[in-house]
Amino acid sequence: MRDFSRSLPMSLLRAREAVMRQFRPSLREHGLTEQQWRILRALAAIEAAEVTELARTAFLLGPSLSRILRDLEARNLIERKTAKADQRRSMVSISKEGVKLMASVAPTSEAIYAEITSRFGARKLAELQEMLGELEQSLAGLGAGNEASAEE
Amino acid sequence: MRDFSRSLPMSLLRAREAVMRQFRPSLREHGLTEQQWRILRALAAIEAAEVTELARTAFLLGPSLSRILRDLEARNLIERKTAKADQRRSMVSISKEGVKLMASVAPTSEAIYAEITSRFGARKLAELQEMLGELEQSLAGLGAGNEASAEE
DNA sequence: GGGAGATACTTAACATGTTAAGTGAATGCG
DNA sequence: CGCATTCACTTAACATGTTAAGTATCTCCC
Repeated sequence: MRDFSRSLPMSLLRAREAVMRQFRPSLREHGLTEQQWRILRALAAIEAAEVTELARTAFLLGPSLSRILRDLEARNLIERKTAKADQRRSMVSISKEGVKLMASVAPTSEAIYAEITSRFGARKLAELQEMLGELEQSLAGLGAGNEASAEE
Repeated sequence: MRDFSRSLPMSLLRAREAVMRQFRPSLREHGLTEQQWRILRALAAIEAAEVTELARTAFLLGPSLSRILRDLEARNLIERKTAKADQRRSMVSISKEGVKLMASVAPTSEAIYAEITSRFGARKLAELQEMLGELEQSLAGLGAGNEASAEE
């Protein structure tokens, strides 16, 4: 079996960790986790979103998102109100405080991203992201849902 | 600010998830998590390893590894004995049962890896891994340890 | 219009990620 | 030697990942 430290999953894991290691300290100073930051960024780009939509955008599973939204709401960084037309759905939006917090984190975050881009090279970065997208595409619909095949 | 869904961390996260989604069901059938599998694979390649060394190889943090080793030991998939020369260190090795379990998982795992390679293309896969390695290298020693700079 | 099934979300339970603190053993140096 | 420091690992505490189950609401079709 292939040396597992050279496997694709490990390569991806190490690369992502190398990147996130740059951001975590700054986020931490502002009392935010990586996932909370993802949610705020996702919300900042839109007026409001349903929870399911937000989960897709921020790439979080429902249960994780539920917990995080509960906490962010308690910290008054987001707001929530149930949709009129469908009582099951709730519309989530970023609060003024949330916007303010984002504004205080964004400069450092941008600077870090710029540094990474500079070190790795903008062109290579674009290439890498292109390949990552293709990888994702090439695996789409493989083991995704319960494709009609086996038990159940 | 850049559309965060197109940011490098998100690209890496989505790509890795697309890959891991393929493996998890099979591992799950054998009662293994991704991390437990990493540890077994790392141990299978060597005689024995210290915990710290294993953490580096399997790319796990100490606390996670401590817990997982405790559980794997309880399931008799690994063995542990303290080093004679240094009572602080413990040598970890895979057990016979562990080897047997690996043998039962490996074929499916190999098949999945082959399918991924085939779908994405072996050459592109090699290129991708090359780029991921370069990314990691270009960020090495940036925000890594407490580089002599700030507080403390 | 009413009940079975689908939907949107939440809770629960367990495993890991992450940082800080704790514990016992080794080391170095005065 | 003695003891402060370092080292290897473990525990603790809290946040998220992951799957299964639960709850309320809505839809659709008879």
